[in-house]
Amino acid sequence: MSIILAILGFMTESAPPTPAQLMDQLARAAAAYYRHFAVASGEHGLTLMQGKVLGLLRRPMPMRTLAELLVCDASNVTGIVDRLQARDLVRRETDPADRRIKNVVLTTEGERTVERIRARLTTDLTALEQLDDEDRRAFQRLLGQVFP
Amino acid sequence: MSIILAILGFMTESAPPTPAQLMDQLARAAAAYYRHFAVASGEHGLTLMQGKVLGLLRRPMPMRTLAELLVCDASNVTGIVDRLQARDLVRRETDPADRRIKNVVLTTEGERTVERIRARLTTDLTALEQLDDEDRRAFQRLLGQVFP
DNA sequence: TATTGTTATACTCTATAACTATA
DNA sequence: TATAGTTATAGAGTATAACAATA
Repeated sequence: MSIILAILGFMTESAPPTPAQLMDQLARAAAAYYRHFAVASGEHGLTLMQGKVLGLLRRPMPMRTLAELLVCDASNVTGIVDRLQARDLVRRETDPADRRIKNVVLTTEGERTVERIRARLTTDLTALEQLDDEDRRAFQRLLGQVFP
Repeated sequence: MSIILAILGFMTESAPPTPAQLMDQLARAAAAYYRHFAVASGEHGLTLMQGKVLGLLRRPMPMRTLAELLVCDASNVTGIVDRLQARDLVRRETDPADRRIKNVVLTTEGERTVERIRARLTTDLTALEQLDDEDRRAFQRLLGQVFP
């Protein structure tokens, strides 16, 4: 490689970020993600947690499973689901196979709400849709590598 | 390009993720980041919020600034800083130039604690350190693009 | 008057422990 | 006995409104 090209390469290539710098950027990104999510949920009078639960209910699941996915004690889920149910966004259905289990199901209104929250998030993170195929693959790989 | 190579390329190259799939992965990554952060803070008897405040105090700053960075009402910061101060992790210093302002400062013990939290996070996200220069650059660029 | 920080209040999220209904 | 869910409780985060001190 010629000296000229080496110098050009040196000038255009920025120094790679340190792991500490990436950690900082991850912190900002995570905060930004939840800020968007909280705003989108708030537009429907929902808290971040309530929005999270709606988002998890792509299919009905037991209270216990919700607690595991939210990484919180099962007793908390009772209150969160209570408040969602009071607004007719979800309902509890006793499992016929094991009457101890209550499956939480999105109502039609709940489905509509989660749809709107997702749409709003998509609008906010427009940059995600503007990535080309190569960038999407790279982003997927890197996220999967750091958060396996 | 020969048909053989085209087929090989088709077989090895996975389909790029959709924006919706990336959104899902971002949600998981953000949740995982805060899970790690909450665990690291919890090891010092701190909540996620208290850990966040310590992490922000690289330099002293007014309560008001903290509220802006945390994206919460200023009244909340009073309680959070109260609890950190009760444990001698921070102290309030009235600004001599404007006596309305109280600057929050890390104590030596606070510095030690935030150091340990960061160290633990680094241990947890080892994958971050194992990325090569190219991947670090790409990750930085992509994060910056999606969360400007 | 405007701004910084605090207090009071009400609601939500959180973990722990004790309880019930079911298996 | 073991598991799923609830209740009771106490502590922490949250927004709103009203307030004191300072500019």
